Amino acid sequence: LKSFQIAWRALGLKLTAPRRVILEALEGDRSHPSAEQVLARVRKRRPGISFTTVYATLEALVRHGLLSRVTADPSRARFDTVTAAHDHVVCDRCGTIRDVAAPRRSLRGPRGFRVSRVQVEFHGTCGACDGRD
Amino acid sequence: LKSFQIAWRALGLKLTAPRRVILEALEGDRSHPSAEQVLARVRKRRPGISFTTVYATLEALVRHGLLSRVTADPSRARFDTVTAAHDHVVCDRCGTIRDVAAPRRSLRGPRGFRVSRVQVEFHGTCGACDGRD
DNA sequence: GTGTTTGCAAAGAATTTGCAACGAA
DNA sequence: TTCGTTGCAAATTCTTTGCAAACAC
Repeated sequence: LKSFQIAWRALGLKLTAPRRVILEALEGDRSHPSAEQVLARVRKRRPGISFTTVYATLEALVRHGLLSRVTADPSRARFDTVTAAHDHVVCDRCGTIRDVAAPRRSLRGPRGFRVSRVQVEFHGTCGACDGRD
Repeated sequence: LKSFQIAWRALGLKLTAPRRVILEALEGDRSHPSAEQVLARVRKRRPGISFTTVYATLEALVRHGLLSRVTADPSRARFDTVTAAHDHVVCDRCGTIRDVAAPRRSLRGPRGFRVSRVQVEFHGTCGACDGRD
C-alpha cells in the first residue's frame, strides 16, 4: 500500500480520499475482484463513492501498470493485484480465479510479433464445484 | 461443414435455413470473428437474419463444443472454429488474433482441479501495428 | 491557481429475454 | 403435431462520457 502510494505520486497522480480507500480495498487482495466487487467493498467504508470513480481509478491503475486486467471471465472485467508473471486457474462454474506460479517454461513467441506478456489459463472445474450437482 | 451438419443433427438440433447460412459463414474461418462480424457476413447472403438468431446459434454451437468462445478480447466475445488445442497470438492494438500450434509442453495442472482446457495467449503488438505510430 | 478528480445522470455497447409466429422433424 | 427456432422490441448488464463542482498539489 505504501509502495502503491509512492508509485502513485511518482506517476503524477493525485492521492485523493476515495483513491486511498480503493487502494486499501485492493491491498493484498487475491480474489481477482470485478469492478462491482471493489465498489461494494469500498462502500462499506465510505458509502458515498461512485461507480465512476472506481472505474476511473481501476483504469488509471491498469494504465500505469500497478494493476492488471484479467480477461478470463467472459462476462466482466476482473482485476489482479499481482502484476508479476503468473498463471491462472479458472473455474468456469463459479468464476473463481486462483493464481499459480508460472513455471519456468519455453513458450517460444511467434516471429514478427513483439510479445509483452504471456497469459496461461487453466480452465475447468474446481474441487468445490465438482462435488456439487 | 458437412461434418458440422451431421454433428448438428446428432445433437437433436434443427438445421434451419438461417443456421445453414451461419454455418457456411463460419466454415474455414480463421479470423476469430465477433458476433457482429458473423452477422454482417451472414447478412450479405440473407439480409433478413436477426441478431438474436446469430447469438442463439453461436451459443448453441459453443454449448455443444462445435465452436469455442475466445476471451482474449476484453470488449466482446470472439469465436474460434478451431476446437483442437492451440495457442493464440493477440495484438492488443488492432485486435487481431492469430492461431499458433500448441507446442508439446508440460504445464502441470493444479491438484484438486479438473482441467478441461489450457489456454495460452501471447499478448503484444503485431508487425503491422509495430510499424505505425 | 491549475489541472485532476469526483459524482451524477445519461449515453453507449454487447448481450439476453419475453413472446408470438413459424417451421423442421 | 410438437417442440425447437426465429425475429422483433425491450430489458439487462457492464462500461464510458459530458459536465459542473470540489480538491490535491
